[in-house]
Amino acid sequence: MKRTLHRYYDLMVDHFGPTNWWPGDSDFEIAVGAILTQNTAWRNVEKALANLTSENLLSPRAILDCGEARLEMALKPSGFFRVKARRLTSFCAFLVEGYGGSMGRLAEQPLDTLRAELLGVHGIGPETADDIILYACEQPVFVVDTYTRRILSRHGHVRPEIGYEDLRALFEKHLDKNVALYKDYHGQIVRTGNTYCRATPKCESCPLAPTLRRGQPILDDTQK
DNA sequence: GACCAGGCACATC
DNA sequence: GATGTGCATGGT
Repeated sequence: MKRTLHRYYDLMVDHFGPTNWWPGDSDFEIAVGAILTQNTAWRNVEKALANLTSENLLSPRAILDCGEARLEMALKPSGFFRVKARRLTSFCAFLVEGYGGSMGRLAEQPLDTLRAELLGVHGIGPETADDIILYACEQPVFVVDTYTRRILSRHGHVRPEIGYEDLRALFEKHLDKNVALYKDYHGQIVRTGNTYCRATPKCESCPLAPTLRRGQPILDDTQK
């Protein structure tokens, strides 16, 4: 498995080059994006982030002060805007109350504390927490998402129902505990997923196709 | 017009 | 503990 995970990474890097993932002008913006992208295409998140920027709402205090209706309007293009307004507000309240609104102070927490604290915030589950920890706080957790599970299960390495923590443990067991590597590996998976491994796969030109055994079936998501 | 997108909380069994 | 459902916009 260790060899497999390294091979996958090399193939993706050869194909895409370095990803410089995650986009965002500040750690706070990264955290906001992590919440907004829940089950949502990134291009829709970008519209909502642009609204927040133009309305001067990219700070925890501004979000807490702006009023529910105005926040919901700004988030509208990213979908689930009522839920996301609540979740974003919860995160901002947590940040202001616990850390004076400072992402830098949040990032100073030891990894285990940081993760437990984030998971205690309404609307922050394991993937969102790990996005924030890795990309905004720069601490080493491997981020698992739909594409991670889909790629490994389609290639026959894990069952499609494998749990989040089991999949995270698998990567963390076999890769060096390195923030830059974790960041780029997840970025490569997102690129690969977005381009080739969506609900209906496009394996012909996928950089990971060479790892498939000849004749190995790739199931689409309706055939589990 | 159906299907899909980088989840999560909550209800129910 | 496992499984099902609501949340909503915008692109293909």
